[in-house]
Amino acid sequence: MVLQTDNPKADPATKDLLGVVDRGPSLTDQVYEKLRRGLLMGVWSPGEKLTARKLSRDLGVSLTPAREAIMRLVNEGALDVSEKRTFSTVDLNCEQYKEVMRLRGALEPIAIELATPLFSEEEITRLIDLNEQMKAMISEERYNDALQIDSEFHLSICDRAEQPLMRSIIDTLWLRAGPTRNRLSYSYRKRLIGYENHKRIIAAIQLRDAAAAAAAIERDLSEGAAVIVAVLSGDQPDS
Amino acid sequence: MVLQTDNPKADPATKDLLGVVDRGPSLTDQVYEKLRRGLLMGVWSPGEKLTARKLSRDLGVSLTPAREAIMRLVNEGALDVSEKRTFSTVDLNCEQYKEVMRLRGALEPIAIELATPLFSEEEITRLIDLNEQMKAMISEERYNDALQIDSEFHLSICDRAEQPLMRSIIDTLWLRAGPTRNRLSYSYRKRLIGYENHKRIIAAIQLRDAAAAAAAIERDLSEGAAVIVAVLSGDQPDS
DNA sequence: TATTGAAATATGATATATCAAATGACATAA
DNA sequence: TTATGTCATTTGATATATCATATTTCAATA
Repeated sequence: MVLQTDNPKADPATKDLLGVVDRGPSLTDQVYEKLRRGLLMGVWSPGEKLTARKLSRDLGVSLTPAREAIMRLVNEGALDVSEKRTFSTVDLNCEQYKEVMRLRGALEPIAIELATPLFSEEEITRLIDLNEQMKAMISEERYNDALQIDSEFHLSICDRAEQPLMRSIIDTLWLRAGPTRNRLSYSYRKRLIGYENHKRIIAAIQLRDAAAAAAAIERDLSEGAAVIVAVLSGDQPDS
Repeated sequence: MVLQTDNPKADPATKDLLGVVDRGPSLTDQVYEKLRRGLLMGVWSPGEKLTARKLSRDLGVSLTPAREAIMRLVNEGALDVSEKRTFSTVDLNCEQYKEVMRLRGALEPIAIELATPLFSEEEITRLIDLNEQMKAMISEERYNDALQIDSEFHLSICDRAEQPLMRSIIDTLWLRAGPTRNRLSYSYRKRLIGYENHKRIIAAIQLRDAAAAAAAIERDLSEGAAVIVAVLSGDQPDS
């Protein structure tokens, strides 16, 4: 949860000297963060059941923060609630996955267009590093790790656009598709499509060519989506 | 909250005969809905404080559902939480408002493109009706009512696109900007920009020209945003 | 063996209790 | 009058209690 900073008449001198008291994230926030990370990292497979009580026991908190965190994820569409009001991670069908990708395809190009003129050299170097790391993960057949790095690559670009609302929306898109993506990570096997597309993205950023960067990320997204959609629509068995 | 329907081996015959038992929305859902409607209708002015306890007293429920509903809105960015953890409705500054409009500008054209081939004649007639109602409200100087109708016009177009995820994102965009929009409704005074643009949108839909519809809605959005942004950036006093 | 059904258990939804932090009221001192 | 300190009240965060539903277990029965 993002707290707004306020305080009208704070003395800047005192503030500098003593620093600021921070009350730290609430238990709900902490549970939420852990759940979120777990969803992105594939701790739960798509469709797996979750109970607030077990979560609260596992994390050593009471029902309330566990439940609140779960509800928050439900609200973002990262968790499902059944007719009987039980919770589970989402398992996107082909249509739903395509919708997520359509939205990413609408938003990430805008983000990268805004971000392109703002990147520092260090940040560009970091993008290159990330991409090489991803290549390495793929060659080691650590596909889930490769996906993590892919998400870091994309999200750090979105960060640079400095559009907090857009960023939070893109976050929820990743979160929603996370478990499904992870389940299908085998389908990325030996594919370096992402790697080549990322190189194009980086090249465009280096030339400060925002339109080219937007086009490159669109290609990356549509080609990446095509792989997943092929699996989802074909209903192929896992690996 | 959207419940997933499931149930593997239900007998369709019995189900048809007796109908289905529905458990109705939870108290949390009901409070959430009321809050949401209130925000869109300008019950609270931007920046106004809210307490979970007062809300629970007012609505005759316990703290838990009131609090959960508030947290849900906070999560969607429709309510703020201060450093001191008190709740208030959002009051967008110019930059934030522009970000909302940038996102609407990215998403609503996509929605209308998808929707254009799907509209029935009745639905188009309804759009025309809504637009005329809006005109009437403006001429009666009922600007807040006009804004309500404007939102109904846009959201019913988005509905037709049948992209539930996109629709929910667009919803949160409206919700976030709602109080600010309502506060500035005076700035729409005697302006019929929206009315004319809506007519262009409708005409494009009637011709089943998706691209033209998208262009028309983009124009509607950018011109509408310009009015608000002029007020917000000029920091002009109310009315 | 397959089905049923009752009791035990688990679960989500909601209410209530508790506590520390924030706020407000008010009296007193400067 | 204005600033300051004290105390009562309010508030959000969290824990716990309660209740109606679901789910599971398992023995009795067909």
